[in-house]
Amino acid sequence: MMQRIEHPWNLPPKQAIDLQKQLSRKVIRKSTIKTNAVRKVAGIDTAYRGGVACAAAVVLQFEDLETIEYKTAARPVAFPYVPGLLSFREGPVILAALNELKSTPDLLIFDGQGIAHPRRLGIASHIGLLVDIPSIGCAKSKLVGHYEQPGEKRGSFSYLTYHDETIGAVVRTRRRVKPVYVSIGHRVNLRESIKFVLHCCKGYRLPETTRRADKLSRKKLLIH
DNA sequence: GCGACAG
DNA sequence: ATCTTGTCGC
Repeated sequence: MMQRIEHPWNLPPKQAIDLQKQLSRKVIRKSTIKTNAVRKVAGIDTAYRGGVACAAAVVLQFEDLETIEYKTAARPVAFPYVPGLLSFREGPVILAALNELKSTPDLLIFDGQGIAHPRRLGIASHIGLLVDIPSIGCAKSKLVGHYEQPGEKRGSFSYLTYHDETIGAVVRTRRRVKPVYVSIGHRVNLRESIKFVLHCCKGYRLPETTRRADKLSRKKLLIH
């Protein structure tokens, strides 16, 4: 997949912020796709360990969420975690992983914010803009904004507001489960973003035990 | 000055 | 995000 826009990454915070302000003006908040036209959706996330960042990009068939392919990439960590500048930390390694993909996704879903960001350029908007592919931000926690707790039923949601503007939605993907923070990334409106996220969470189940709990229970079995 | 603060 | 002990809930 080819990048439409390129720019330096290892910038001082002040310059990174200026760049975000410039790039955010190019983000398209309207939907340029038809739900029926989305055949391949990619999920992107990054992990860290010992000074190395590892990004994974998994392409799924939108219809049944069957895996088509996945690629990973690793890079030395070259930027600290600074709230609001996450894309400068994960951008390079994520782009490396995306470049390894043989297929081109119709939609990208990121673990982070889209325009629900101080300068309206969260990681989903930033990367979506650079590769010019419709993208959605789907975060586990809030960066900015205010909201009312959404209903408990799956699919219920409330709007995330910031400076008298709707910047995203707090969506219940499943009962009894913490809601996710959905926001426009690039070339997709909020309405569609919520629909896509709910579709992709269909049938999802939290692991019965976390790895930690699993280890503990195993240890107890050995003791007993 | 104080609180908030994606991953 | 990662590390990591104990604790609460189903």
